[in-house]
Amino acid sequence: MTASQSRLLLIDGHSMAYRAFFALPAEKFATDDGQVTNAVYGFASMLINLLKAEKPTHVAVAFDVSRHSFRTDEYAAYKDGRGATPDEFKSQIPIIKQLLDAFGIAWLTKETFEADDIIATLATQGEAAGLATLISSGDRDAIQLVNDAVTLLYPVKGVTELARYTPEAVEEKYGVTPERYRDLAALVGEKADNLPGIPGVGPKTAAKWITKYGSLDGLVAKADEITGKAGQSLRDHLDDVMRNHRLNRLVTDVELDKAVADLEWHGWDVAETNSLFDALQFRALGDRLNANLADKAVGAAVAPVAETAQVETAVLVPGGLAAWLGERTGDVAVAFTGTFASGAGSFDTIALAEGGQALWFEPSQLDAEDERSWTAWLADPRKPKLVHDAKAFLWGADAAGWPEPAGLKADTMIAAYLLKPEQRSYALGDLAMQYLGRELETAQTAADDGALFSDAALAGQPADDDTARVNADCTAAAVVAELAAEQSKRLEQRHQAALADDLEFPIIGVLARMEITGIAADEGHFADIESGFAAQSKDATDRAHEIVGRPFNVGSPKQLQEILFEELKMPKTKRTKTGYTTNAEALQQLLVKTGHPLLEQLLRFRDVEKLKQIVATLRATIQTDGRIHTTFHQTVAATGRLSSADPNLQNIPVRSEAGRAIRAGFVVSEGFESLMTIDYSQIEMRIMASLTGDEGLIDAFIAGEDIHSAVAAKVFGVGLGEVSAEHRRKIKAMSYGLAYGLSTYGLSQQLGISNEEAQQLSDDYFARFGKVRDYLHRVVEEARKTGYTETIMGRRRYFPDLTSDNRQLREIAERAALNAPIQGSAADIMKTAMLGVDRALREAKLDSRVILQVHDELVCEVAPGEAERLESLVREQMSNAATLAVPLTVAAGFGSSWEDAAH
DNA sequence: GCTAAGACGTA
DNA sequence: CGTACGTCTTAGCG
Repeated sequence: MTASQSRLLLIDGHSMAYRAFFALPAEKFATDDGQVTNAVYGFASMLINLLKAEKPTHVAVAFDVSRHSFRTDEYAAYKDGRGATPDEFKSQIPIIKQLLDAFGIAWLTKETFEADDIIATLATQGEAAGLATLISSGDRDAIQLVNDAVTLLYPVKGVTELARYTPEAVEEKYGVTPERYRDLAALVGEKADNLPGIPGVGPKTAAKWITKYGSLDGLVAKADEITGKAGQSLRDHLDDVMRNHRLNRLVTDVELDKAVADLEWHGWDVAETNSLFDALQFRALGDRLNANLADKAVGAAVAPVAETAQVETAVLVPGGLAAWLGERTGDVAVAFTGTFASGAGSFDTIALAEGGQALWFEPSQLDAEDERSWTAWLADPRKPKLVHDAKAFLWGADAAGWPEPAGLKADTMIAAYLLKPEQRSYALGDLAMQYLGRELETAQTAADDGALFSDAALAGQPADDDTARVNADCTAAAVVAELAAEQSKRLEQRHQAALADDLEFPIIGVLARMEITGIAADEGHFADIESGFAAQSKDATDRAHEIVGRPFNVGSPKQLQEILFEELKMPKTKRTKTGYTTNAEALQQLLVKTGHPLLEQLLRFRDVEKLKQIVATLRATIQTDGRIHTTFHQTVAATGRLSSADPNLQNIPVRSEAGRAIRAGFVVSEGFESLMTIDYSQIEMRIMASLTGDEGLIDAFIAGEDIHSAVAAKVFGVGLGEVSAEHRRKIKAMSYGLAYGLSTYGLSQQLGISNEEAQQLSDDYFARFGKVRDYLHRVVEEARKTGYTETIMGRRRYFPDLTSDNRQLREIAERAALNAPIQGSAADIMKTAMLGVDRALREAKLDSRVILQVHDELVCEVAPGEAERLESLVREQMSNAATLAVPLTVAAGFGSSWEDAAH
């Protein structure tokens, strides 16, 4: 393109989206969760077309704020008679605004003005600045803005077929110049705006008059001269005409917070756009964007559309590793393949990439010299490494007998989690597409591509699978490098660099060691209690069959429903999607109501069967080393917590006697003297007290009082010694419920009290602890404005549903939003503590080690003679992991099993 | 062999 | 109509 004139594109967002809404079938455009997207799709489609075809240098989209405007103030019936705007449409406007943000396009609104006025103002400013202006609007009022420098694109059909209204085109269609179009519209009226014109006067007559008398003013001056029925009608409706004329004038001097210079369009954000299209389940649009506007992509290091990374690949020549590593001046990206699980793994291939050079090798084939170079480089903290899923890499390194890798500078999987903690997949290929706009080749696709062009393919021979593998692995390494750079920028922008560099990245190694270590299991104990549970389960089953009079599957809720509600005609319980619930709470209530002996057996069966199943699963996961190695997932919980899987060791029973028998099977291993459990006391309540700044709560914590009794004393207005167990129970439930967004209804259900009583309790609570309510309310409102919540260490979680029109979705988001900073800050604190403990253990050269984390609790193996030092060291790290307005109290216990070590 | 639903364990 | 998870079984689909 030559150094041509700047071009300004102005779009009436509301009007174009509304056209799209009616042009596309809503049934065919909806996400799996029911969000209708037809207007968004149509709008985006139009936008891409315009950006591609018109190549604007400046772009803005204007929206109406509401139906209220200065025009409705003057003429209350303005735009009356339009049906209510459908909810399915309204809910799409915020999404369109998100889309514009992702596209890097400015959008504007202004109280009491309509989108058209904003456009008129910007068009006027653009004209003054010498820009060629295009207006895209489905509102005919915009015709008055057309001149030699301003062209209107008016939708003819749908939103992608637009008519170009130049001054000539307007004159041809309406018989008047654009400047006189307002005069014509005033005479004819505008149905859509509920502005009636002169009965019997259509565009033809109006145009004729205006041509004859030069303008509306000229016509009005000579109104008496007009003969015939139309003349009389004009005289009868002059007031209407003059009102129409006042109202259809677009304001050209609206005060806006953006000037034309601020509208310059720099391009669309690849990551934001991909992620939004992904959420909206638009597939083709992303491709169209990539295909048509690649030159305007922002955030991609190289041009998108499945372009192979620019990397020179090389297969390791024996003995060449030291030289290659020696030439590296920057961060080295490491990509690997193999199998990894439960704290162990083995590598098939490894690819390294830096500065456009990649090296590929099979670790099992390294010669002694290369192995030495490799392990020395790995263990060198001064050699920065970039990895995707570093924890698996650390498992593999451990299993390979390599020294522990050091200098892990970034993990692209973890970084992606920090940037978007609710995403389901952080697979490298997905991130490559999301952040770099690029398809990542797998060995298979690489082989397929190769098959098309390689000599082997031309010769009719199979493709070279090894070459494909090398290319795929090297490309992956190059992508890790690019991705890390892109993510680092984004984390920096969000002030999350410290969260990543000083917390999330370093904790990876701590978790890996916990997983690799595992926890010793007493298989004999598990076997014993499993058979005990099995016997009880069988007994409960037999008795249940006996009571019913025939065998049935006690474990089938479906069969249970038939027996309870149809055969035995018991009162119906709460509805589920497919019938009525048979959960423990409902069965318990039925038992109270009917006293039926079957219910006791069902409850007993459920209880004991669950325990049996837990023990059976645990037994099956004991490895040959006699230990259970869980996996801590670092990218699963949106709040920042860890989760545990295969097996989950964060939900081992503790509340019932029988359940605790399971904990007794997790035991101290040989070479250690005991297990220590150590946990934070009421950490979430303390965080709430600190974040809210409520003096009453803070003082109670500082005084070291039993917090629930102290709160109860204040709420019920009694002395600390006079708090009954019942008082305390209610307050404890309420306090914990607060952090989850518990409603008064929920509170009443949980406490088994009336709604009124729950309401009273809530009122009394907030009368004394009002700052808590203020805080929770503030968190949600702030999140609605910014779109996200933040923990004390700057961890973010986004809540797009806070502005949803769907009440249920919105309220779910509100509860999650008020909980996120509390649960997330607790997670931050625990992670900080774990990191501190890890460092302190190393510095103190203790042999004791942390082996489990259960959100607010750590389980450690105590080396002989280290109990005291270990306890004080861990206490120190845990209580100083954050500085709050209240102390972080911890409690510890020792024993030969997890159960014994409880305190 | 997969998925959804229901149930239930933890913080 | 209470946040955050993982995992089991049953039942239905192919």
